[in-house]
Amino acid sequence: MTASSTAPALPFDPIAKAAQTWAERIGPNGAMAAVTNVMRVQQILQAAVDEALKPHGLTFARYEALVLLSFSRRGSLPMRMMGERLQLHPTSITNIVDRLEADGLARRLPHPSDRRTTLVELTDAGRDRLTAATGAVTGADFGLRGLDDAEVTELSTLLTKVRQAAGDFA
Amino acid sequence: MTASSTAPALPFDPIAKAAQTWAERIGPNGAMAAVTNVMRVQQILQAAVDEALKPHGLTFARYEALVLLSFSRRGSLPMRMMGERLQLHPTSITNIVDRLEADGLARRLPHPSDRRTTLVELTDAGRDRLTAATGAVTGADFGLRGLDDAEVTELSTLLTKVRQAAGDFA
DNA sequence: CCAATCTCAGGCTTACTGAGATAG
DNA sequence: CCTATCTCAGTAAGCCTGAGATTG
Repeated sequence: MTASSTAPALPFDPIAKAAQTWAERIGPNGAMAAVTNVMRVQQILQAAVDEALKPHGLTFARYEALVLLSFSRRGSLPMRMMGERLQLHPTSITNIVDRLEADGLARRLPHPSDRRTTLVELTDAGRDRLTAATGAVTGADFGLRGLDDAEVTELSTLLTKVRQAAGDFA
Repeated sequence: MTASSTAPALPFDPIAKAAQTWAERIGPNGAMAAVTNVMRVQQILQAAVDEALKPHGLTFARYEALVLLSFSRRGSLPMRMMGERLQLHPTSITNIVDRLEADGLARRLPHPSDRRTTLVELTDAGRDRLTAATGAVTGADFGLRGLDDAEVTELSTLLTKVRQAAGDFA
């Protein structure tokens, strides 16, 4: 399901090399290297997290959904709100909830007042699964190694700036 | 083809909020927030770059392939090497080259000495297309806004550390 | 005989569009 | 009558596995 590696690790950094050639021929452009770095690191992290979650029968998207549900005050959320928080298309939420429900980790409930709305709630099995999966994923540092705590914070700060500039949130 | 938005922008940062709740209930874990940030920023950048490339009939993956070919000394590369450099599965390379060839941007050539190997070479049309696409994508800063030059460099430095720790290159 | 390179067939996952049902 | 919420069907893309052909 995820990128993951195929190549046996190059003896040099292909992104740095491309950036160097780019600078020589086209002109300095750090954005190119930064964007490629983001793309590649995303692949690496996705593969690492999916690997840690695989024994628990979850993907990162479904894991995020479980976390979100467990964080809600009432233990349930409208599907629409899940889409907003997870930045996913409504039909993707339908798909994710379908699978969680099929695995017995969540269940759909009718909204008490708005009958258009469907609430999603964690089951006990979902809570247990989440606990186990969280252990696996934090045990693997979410695939994020090579950075100390300060650097991890710095990384989040920089990426949050990018998201804000892109209008991801107000 | 790409994530792109559905939600109308939240009034707060959902990743920061999740990180805060996580810290309260489970314990501090900056890695979770950093990983989620990488995932989301990758979506944003992918959407921005694909948008800039769409008028030129290219995806980011195909654009990267064109750049790689244009950077090669002889103007051609074996498909196997393209896979190594772009970190892609061999069948994905086949697919990308199929499309580039169908659009007349690249062509397959027999390797002069090793007949198992297929070389890929840019056509003149491919070179022109690449020039135009590069203008579009750099004109959009590769979708990377909100960071100054020093921050862009810092971002690449941090992500390169992650890649190296993950064994992406030696 | 074994390894390397590429291709093809098939399947899986994801995300989107558009349409429809139900409800406010 | 119009909007909101969710679901379903169909489409398209990407990547993967496994098998096969050709060559070294």
